[in-house]
Amino acid sequence: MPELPEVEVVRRGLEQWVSGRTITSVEVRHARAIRRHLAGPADFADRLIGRTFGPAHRRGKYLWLPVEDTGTSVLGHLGMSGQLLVQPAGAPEEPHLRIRVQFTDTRTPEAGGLGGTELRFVDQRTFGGLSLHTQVPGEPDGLPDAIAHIARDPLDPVFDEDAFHAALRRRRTTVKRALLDQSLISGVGNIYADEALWRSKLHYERPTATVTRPRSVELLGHIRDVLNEALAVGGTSFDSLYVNVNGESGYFDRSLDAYGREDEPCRRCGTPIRRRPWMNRSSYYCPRCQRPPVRRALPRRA
DNA sequence: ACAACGCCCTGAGGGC
DNA sequence: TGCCCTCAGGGCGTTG
Repeated sequence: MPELPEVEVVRRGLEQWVSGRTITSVEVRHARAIRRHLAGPADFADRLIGRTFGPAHRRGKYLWLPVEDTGTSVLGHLGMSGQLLVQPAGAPEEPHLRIRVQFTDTRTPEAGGLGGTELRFVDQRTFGGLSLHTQVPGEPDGLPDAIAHIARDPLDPVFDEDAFHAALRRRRTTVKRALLDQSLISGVGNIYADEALWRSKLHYERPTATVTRPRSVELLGHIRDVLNEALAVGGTSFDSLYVNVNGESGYFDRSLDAYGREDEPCRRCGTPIRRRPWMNRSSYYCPRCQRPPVRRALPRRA
């Protein structure tokens, strides 16, 4: 569920509440939560204790914190249901608490400090996790090598629009598959893909090879718009699973035009929105505004 | 090399 | 009431 806007909200929370703090203890409660850290839980903790977190960064749905003076970064992914929460150390444990990180600072929030709070990774479905990786040399932000293959996201100032269009045309696939391919464009998931396609009046099964340059420019514009609008209201929450570091939900679900609106009228033309099974999930679209691609007739055999 | 599929996982909700 | 089935779906390893 967390896509780029939701992850960015969490990144900002980490920047405010976790960056600059020095770690005293790391408790891994569920091994699956650090499965991408191949050296295991003890190694993960050993490498962090006594170290200090740098600024929080994000690419697509991944976020990371450089660990100062180590050439490594802690990488995080929320998966379907992951949460990074900053909680008072004495707060009751969440049912799906997976990792707990405590810090040295003792100055309380009332005294203008951050002391007395800890970082918790909570994850019901365990698709997410934390791990520690070597930084890619020459990358200024400490990009973890494990995500060097992840494309820049459309809100990144360095995102290459020309390269995106060229890659889209080169692919032999359909447009929604391409939007969800994080090596082509990152940060877009099922919700915002459906929203951007609805705004672009594009059917999810349109072959990428038929998307013209003006259409891909328009699509990219709608992707940026919908991501920015969601970010401005704190992201989308369908249930209580997605929250910021303070446990609060966003409000963008009230603004969705397609996703989750099966049988409700299209906000452009009134036609009931349809839901179709698609790659073990769902695609929501307006059957009138988003016409399916016309299949070219096969050449008639003699 | 590229495209597509299967699997990982748990809780909510529906049907009977 | 309780059980079983389906659904939610991001990313990666495997298969085609």
